[in-house]
Amino acid sequence: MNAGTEQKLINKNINPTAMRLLVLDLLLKQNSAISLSDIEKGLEPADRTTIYRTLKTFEEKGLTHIIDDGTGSPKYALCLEECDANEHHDLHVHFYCTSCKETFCLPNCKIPDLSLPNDFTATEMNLVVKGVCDRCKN
Amino acid sequence: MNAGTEQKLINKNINPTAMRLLVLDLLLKQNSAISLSDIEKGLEPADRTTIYRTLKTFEEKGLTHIIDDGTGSPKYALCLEECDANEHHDLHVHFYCTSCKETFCLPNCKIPDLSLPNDFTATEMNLVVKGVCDRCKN
DNA sequence: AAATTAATGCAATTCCATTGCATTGCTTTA
DNA sequence: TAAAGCAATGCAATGGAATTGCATTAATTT
Ligand SMILES: [Mn+2]
Ligand SMILES: [Mn+2]
Ligand SMILES: [Zn+2]
Ligand SMILES: [Zn+2]
Repeated sequence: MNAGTEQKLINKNINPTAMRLLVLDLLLKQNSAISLSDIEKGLEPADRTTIYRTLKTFEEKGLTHIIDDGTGSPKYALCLEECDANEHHDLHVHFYCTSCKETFCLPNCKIPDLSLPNDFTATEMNLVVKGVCDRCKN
Repeated sequence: MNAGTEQKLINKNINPTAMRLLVLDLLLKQNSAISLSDIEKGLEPADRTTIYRTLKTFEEKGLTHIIDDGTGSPKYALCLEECDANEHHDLHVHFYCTSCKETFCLPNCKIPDLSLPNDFTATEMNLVVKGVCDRCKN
């Protein structure tokens, strides 16, 4: 476990408990977004509820974001942009691979501007693309 | 109940049973997408499972589309474009109003083209915008 | 050391989609 | 027309996962 992990929590005003360090450490190792169940399996025998609340705290403090990829089980990933407790800034596209069932953040693929109908005001957007990822191609 | 309702089912190769006519009729009256529970309430004492399967049939035949607006309860709306059993063509944006909790199809607001990373292939997209709708504005 | 607050663990709740199966209604065919 | 076969329906059971309540334990503060 890297010492920098603890600092990452402190930077976001999150009390670095053992469980929180374990969860963050696991998230740092991923190259795709993972579910609560994934984390539960990866940290056995950690309690599911505690992980759930840990992720909630992370999200509130701007350390991770929650991805609704349409599968019904939310995915979690570290924020890449400079998010904080007040606001998330990671308005990027998410990609769900129907072959490997993994969900990827595409931080370089921003959600394009839209012209909504008159008097509709947007505060949040979620764009999920489904298809086949590079590793599963052919 | 309009007689044209029955023809709409026949046009999509859906056997026009009493329950299916009721569900379609209710959908035709809406100006926003509605949930299974909404339909259940609107058609009491109709059975929830039957409505569920009716909606599944409608979707498969290209009569309605299912909207995942991120609330956890799928919404249903009539297809506006020419969809059929083989393919849905309604790739428009959906809007969820956080004030009135209604979900709107924005058929004039298409999902913009994206340039995905190399070797990522898209087959489906879902773009949900959250905010305040025109009727709830100020 | 006592009191207060923060985290954790376990069990219970809640909410829905989904499925299995028996029943009913309709259609085809001998 | 009667039997058989298929389609649609209704009810009950199942399953999965988020969410919550509450008691316990750990860390901080006074
Ligand atoms: Mn992301
Ligand atoms: Mn729509
Ligand atoms: Zn893949
Ligand atoms: Zn509204």
